[in-house]
This record gives sequence, structure tokens and C-alpha cells, in this order.
Amino acid sequence: MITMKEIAEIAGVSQATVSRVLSGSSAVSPRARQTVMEIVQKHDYTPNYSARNLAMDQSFLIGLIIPDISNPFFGEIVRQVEREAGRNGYNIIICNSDGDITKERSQLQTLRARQVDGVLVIPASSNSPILTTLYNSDIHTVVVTQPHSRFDSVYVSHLEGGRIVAQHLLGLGHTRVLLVGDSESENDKIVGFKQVFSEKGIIFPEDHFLNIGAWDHDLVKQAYLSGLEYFRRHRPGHATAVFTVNDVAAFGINHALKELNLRIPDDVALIGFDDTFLSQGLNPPLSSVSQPVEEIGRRSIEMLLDRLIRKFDGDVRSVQLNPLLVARESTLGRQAGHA
Amino acid sequence: MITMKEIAEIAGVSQATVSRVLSGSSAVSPRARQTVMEIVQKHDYTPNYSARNLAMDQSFLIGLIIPDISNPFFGEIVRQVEREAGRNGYNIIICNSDGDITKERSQLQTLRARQVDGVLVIPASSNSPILTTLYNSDIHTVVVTQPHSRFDSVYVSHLEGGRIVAQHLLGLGHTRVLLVGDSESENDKIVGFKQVFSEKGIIFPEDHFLNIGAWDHDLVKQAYLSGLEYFRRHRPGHATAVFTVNDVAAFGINHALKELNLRIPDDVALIGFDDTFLSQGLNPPLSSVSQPVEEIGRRSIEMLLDRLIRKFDGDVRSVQLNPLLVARESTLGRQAGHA
DNA sequence: TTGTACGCGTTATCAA
DNA sequence: TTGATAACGCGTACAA
Repeated sequence: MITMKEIAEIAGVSQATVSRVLSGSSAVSPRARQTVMEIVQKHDYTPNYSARNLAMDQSFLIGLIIPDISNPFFGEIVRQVEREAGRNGYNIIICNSDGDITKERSQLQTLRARQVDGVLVIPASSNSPILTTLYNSDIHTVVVTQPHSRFDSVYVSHLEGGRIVAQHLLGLGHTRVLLVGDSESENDKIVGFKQVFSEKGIIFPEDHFLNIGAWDHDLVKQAYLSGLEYFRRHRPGHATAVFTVNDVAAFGINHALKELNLRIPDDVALIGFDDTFLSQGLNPPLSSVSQPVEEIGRRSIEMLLDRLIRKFDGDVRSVQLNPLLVARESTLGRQAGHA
Repeated sequence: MITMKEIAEIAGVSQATVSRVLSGSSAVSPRARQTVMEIVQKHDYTPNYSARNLAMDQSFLIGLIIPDISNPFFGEIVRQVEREAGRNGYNIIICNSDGDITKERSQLQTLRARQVDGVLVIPASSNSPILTTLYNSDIHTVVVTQPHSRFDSVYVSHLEGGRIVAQHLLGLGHTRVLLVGDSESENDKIVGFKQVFSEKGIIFPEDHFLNIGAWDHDLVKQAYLSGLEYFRRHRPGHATAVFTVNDVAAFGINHALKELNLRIPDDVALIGFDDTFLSQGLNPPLSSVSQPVEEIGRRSIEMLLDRLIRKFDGDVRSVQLNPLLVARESTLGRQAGHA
């Protein structure tokens, strides 16, 4: 790889002039510019970012800490982030945490070593220790997917999402609903769901929760097996509907129900969360709560770049986006039409 | 952020000694080591990679060029790659090409500027120009997902995959098959499929191809719409089976068939490709051709690290992995049992 | 075992 | 408009 110094020699100018030509920062004589550019072209000069970073104390690197890239929902976020970052001269270093706070910690450590200018983080949990570490560092941070009091954040209200689902199912007459998720008490989707029940004076039945872990990569299988066991053990009607905290789990439940010859939604209604691009392909089409995933990704990176590039230095900003019920046949039945 | 120089001052030693302590390369007196380490701990010293890269002419950075991260199949590859790389002290810069060779080119350019030690590339097409660029550079490269004569490569034979599908469908008596993909003549899955037909003297019918583009992000919808139109226009039996070159497209077709009240597989059989973790959640469970995606990811990064770390300098190696037919109800019907 | 000194490829400051 | 020259933080050859 050719360097500025070498180009300077060939061109018979100083290395500083080459730098000026390439950065376009200050004025250079047309002659010098001409000669330099020709040599640059000819030798396919590429600047050395490491050197540039060192000199400018800026890496144009953004760290992205995310629980599971293979989850299409997160994948879409990555895609948006990478695109928008690229347009602005930034690159993304990706860190898959598996939802493990230990991994998160070591990854943040290497991101710091890499001198990243900023970090987008989808924390493993709302009290991930890295959030504290980040706060004590001077790395610009945006928390994605959940609200945060000290950082910029972009999120969809899970509480509201859970409430919407509850209202939808209650409206259809379901009072015995099986909840499928990672935590019965700490997952806001579930909290919101139950909130509506208690507000309406409806008692949420005991033993209607299936714990399938949070970021288990084999979520489909987990949900499938748990669902199978549940519906084998309980009489039909013990639960007339199932709400899973994400679509992926709903796939597993769907499979289990099919296996047991239970009809959806006649025997058991099913509703997921995220409305990934696969929900509508499911059979019957899956009701779900859609999150504006492109917007989440885009707004997140935009907020970060706003601080990095435009040097915005105001108070912490949070963007709350609205979840949207997408009712399809898996809860509505055939009369759903073809939405 | 504290630097070696500052640590050296505090410790009353030279910066070189601090470097030695931290790298553990050469011998240092226990006393010096002790003092330095304490200060390092206390101030939470983090090495500056940019500086290190510059000095060592090594970035410990690997570029990953991939068509669509939001596709779960690729997502899984990213996951494996990131993990294995991380274990060996390397980080991943991710580049989403959208299957666009222009984007590929500019991304490779910035990867070069970033001084990446190696590149894993899933090319937009088999003759992506960046392959030439890479060959003329000194960047270690592994081509993933397709064979290559000049680079290390890891792939599953698409030709063989297509053949397997043809054999499976012919075995079930389907001779009129609708093919759904990006290219009728250049996609090896389709080429292999037709190969079997002609070997057996069976003429593949005209007008049995639906072009839905390659990396269109809205593949499900594309397939859905195309499928809908196709099955509306042709009499039942014009095609008795559908083969889509990936599962995502199969989701769309599944939706279309359902909409038209065509039963799977009684009216139309359906088979996909990739066997993503979602296939088994589909209803009926989707037959597909599985690719050992974890192995693809793992082997790819391993081959690259082998050259980077172990300095392997032998001939180009290619790893061909075998596709595997996973027959489920969408082709076999209810007698499929519960595989 | 330690310190000095140089180089890595840039940016940026200062005179000229 | 240009060219020296000093950083930037680290690795390392060399001498002590």
C-alpha cells in the first residue's frame, strides 16, 4: 500500500501538501493538486485509518452490542444502522452478546480499546452493568429497545404493547390466556398485559405462564416443546389463547398446536410480538404487535450521529414509538379477511 | 483515557517497560511488573488499538461482506463468525451489500482503508468484481457460500441441492414443478434441478419459472404476489409442486396458496431451501434442503484465522459441505409423521 | 533487566 | 500556497 510520503516523493512536493490535497481542507495550487491526484489514482492510494484515527483522536467506528443477530428483528436493526452509518463515513463493529452480561462487559472493553466514537446498545437486561460503565466513560451511547433516563434511547413501549394484546384478546372473549416468555414479573409486555386484566377486575389465572428463556437461540424448539407439554397436560379450554412475547416463540407454539390437532383460533387463539416479516407467511397468518423496526434502527443511529457529527450536546432525548396491533386470522379466524 | 506514557511516569519506569509488562513478551523484573500492574488496574488502562495497529501493521479486524443481514440464514453465519473471531482477539466490521456490486466495491474500499487483516465475503454474484480486486490485493480472503478457484472457500453444493429436490419431487410423482427464484439459468439450485429432469428424459415444462429477484428485502411479499398471480392465471394442476430457492420465498408462496384455498401438499406440494429455523414452525411444516449453517460460519472463519494466526501459507483450500433433504409435510403430507 | 530512540501514516500548527 | 516539524500511542531494535 502506497503512503502519502511516497506520493509526495513521486510528486516532488511535501507530504503535507498531499494531505491537504486529499482532505481538501485548505487551499492548494491547481498544479500541485493535479499532479498529486494523478499519482493517487494511478497507485490506487488508500488512506490508513489507523494513522488518521491516531492523529485525529477519532475512529469513525461505532460499536453495536446486540443480543442475537440471527433474530430477524435485530437483523433488521443492524441493517438500518449499518446503512445510515455508512452513508456518513462510519463503520460498525458488531458484538453479539447472546444476552450474556459477562460477554457484554468484555465486548465493551474491546470497543473502548478500539476507540469507538459511539455505541449503540441493546442491553441483555434493563440493568446490564455495562450501562453504568458506559455512563462513566465518555463514549456517546444510545440505548435501543428500552427507555433510559441517562442515555438517549429509542424504544417501543412494551407495556403498551402488552396492554394492546390484552385488550384485543379480552375483546374476543378470552379470559384464560397462556403467557409465553422469559419472565413473568419483569417482562413489561407481560406486566402490561396483566395490568389490563386487573384494571377490569378480571383475575388472571394461576399456572398460565411458560418460561422459555430470553435469548435462547433455539427459541422455536423451546416453545414447541414447552407448548406440547402444556397442552398435553391440561384439559382443552384451560387456556383459550396464547400470547408469546415474540413471533419466533409463536412459531414454536403454532407447531405444537398443529401437532396436537388443535385448530387456530377455534380451539386456541395465538398472538405474537414483533410482527417480523415472517408472521404473515405463517398459516394461519399470525396476529402480532408490530414494532416499527426500520424506524427504530434509523432513529437510533440518527441520534448517535447527531451527537458525533453535529456535536449536539443537549439533554438526553428519548424517542418512544408506538406499537401497533396487527390482527390476523390466528386470533380473528377466517372472517379476518385478507388483511 | 490513560496512556502507557502516563503510566510510565507514575511508575517511574520507561514507557518501553510498561509495554513489556503489558505484552508479556520479554522479561521484566517482578518489582516493575507489580508497580505497573497496580497502576494499570487503578486507572483502568485500555490499550489504544489504533496506535498498536500502526506500530504492528496489524489491525485484528476482519471485514464481513454479506448481502442481507436481516436474512436469518446469513444472520446465523454472522453470529458464528463473530464468536469465533472474538475468541481469537479479532473483531468484525460488518458490511451489508444488499447484493449490490457497487456497494460491495465501496465497502471493500473502506475495509482496505481500515487495514483489515482479512475478509470474509458472501459475494452478490459469482462474478462480483470485488473478487478480482481482492485477488490483486494482499488481503486474506475466504469466499463463503460458493466455490472459488483462487480463494479459500466454504460452500454447500447448490447444484447437488437442486438435484436432491428434483429427485424428491419426481419420486413423489411431480413432473410439473413451478420454480421460484432469481434466475432461471444462473442459479445452480435450479440448474441442478433441471439436470435431473433431463437425465431422466423428462421434459421440464415451459413457463414454470417465477422471478422474484435475489436479495430483495421484501422477498416474502414478492413471492406472495407472484404466486398469487400465477395460481390465479393457470388451471389447477398446471403445476403440482413449487420449489423456491429459499425458505423465505416459500413463506410467501405458502401464504398465496392458503389464500387461494389450495391445500398443501394435496393440491400443490411446496419445498424450500436453507431449512432456516422457521421452516418447522410453518404450517404444514416445510420440506426444505438444509445447509449446515453453523458449520459454514465456523469453518469459514477458521480457515481465515488459520492464515492470519497460524500463518498457514499453503494452497487454496475449499470445503464442500453436503446439503441434506429434510422432508416434511409440505411435500409428504400427513403420513410424514412427526419428523 | 532496563532505557533511549525511532518508526508506523496521518493531522495540524507554525513559519516562511 | 508551501514545507518543516511536532504530535498521536504504541512496538521494538539497540545499547547499556
